[in-house]
Amino acid sequence: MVRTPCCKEEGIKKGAWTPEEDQKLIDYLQLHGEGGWRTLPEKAGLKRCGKSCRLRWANYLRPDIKRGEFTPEEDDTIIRLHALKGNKWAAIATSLAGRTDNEIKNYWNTNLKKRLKRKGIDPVTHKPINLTSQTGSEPKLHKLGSSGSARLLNRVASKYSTDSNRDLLTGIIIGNSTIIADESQNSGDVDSPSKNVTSPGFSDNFSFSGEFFSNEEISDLYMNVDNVDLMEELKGILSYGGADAGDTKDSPEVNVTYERDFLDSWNEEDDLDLEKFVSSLDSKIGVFV
DNA sequence: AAGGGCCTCAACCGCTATAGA
DNA sequence: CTCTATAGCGGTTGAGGCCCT
Repeated sequence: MVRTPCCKEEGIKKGAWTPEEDQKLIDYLQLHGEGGWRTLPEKAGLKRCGKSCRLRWANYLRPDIKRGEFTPEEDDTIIRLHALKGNKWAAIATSLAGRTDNEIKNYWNTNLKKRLKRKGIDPVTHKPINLTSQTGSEPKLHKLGSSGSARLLNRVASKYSTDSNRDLLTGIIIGNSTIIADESQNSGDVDSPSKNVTSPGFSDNFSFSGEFFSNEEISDLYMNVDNVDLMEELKGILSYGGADAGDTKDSPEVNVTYERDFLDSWNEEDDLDLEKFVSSLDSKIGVFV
């Protein structure tokens, strides 16, 4: 089946737009509004395909488009949303005012993807790379040694191993109550999102095996909520569903030693603030009570 | 200064979804 | 229900600029 071209091929200009063409398009759209893209080029005096006009407007000329460098906050949002939604650029763009899907896609491919790789995170799965390449081996998550980090994070993942808990923690990490709400609804959570966010008694709804740390112990071990690397590791752990079998078999005493050693050394070197992280989580949902 | 390789990003391509006749 | 036009999406391309040797 021959596909109907979106416009006649002959006489149609391709390639970079000139300032004159831009101005013609802007003038026309300011006068007549968006729509009617097929007939727009002729009416606007442009030798362009209607689709090309629409893209030029949507990705470059629209007055509400924000130009310039992405902020660290925008970077963070893109990474987090990509972990949740994948290459759904248009969906991601709805959370970044003034940014187009095309711009975000380009920025991801040229910057953020490489940045994650440098951090040892697979940009597709958002898991640590050595987790995706070496099944059954312990993750190498930090320069100070992996076992403490991996074990700690696996404990967190185990604590939140039900879908609803995992989604909730993802929302906490993202710091976006809308996403918490969406994910909770998608997973069929019976509690309302607002209740989840605000209720101090939320953790009572989910039993946590005494095999792992108590809530209080977890509180004592957590670190700075602003630490992006940690959040990425948490997301990586969460995204593959929790602890590996090996960790859960270890005795709690051994794990306490590993994790506390790891956190102590990390905290000293990187000047992380455990108290701040704990209080931040407590204030958001009251899980760690 | 030259030129080769790399990077960025605007633009294009091909496809699907949707609306309306 | 079918067909067509249009909008929208994600992947890919390539021109141009930058950097390194």
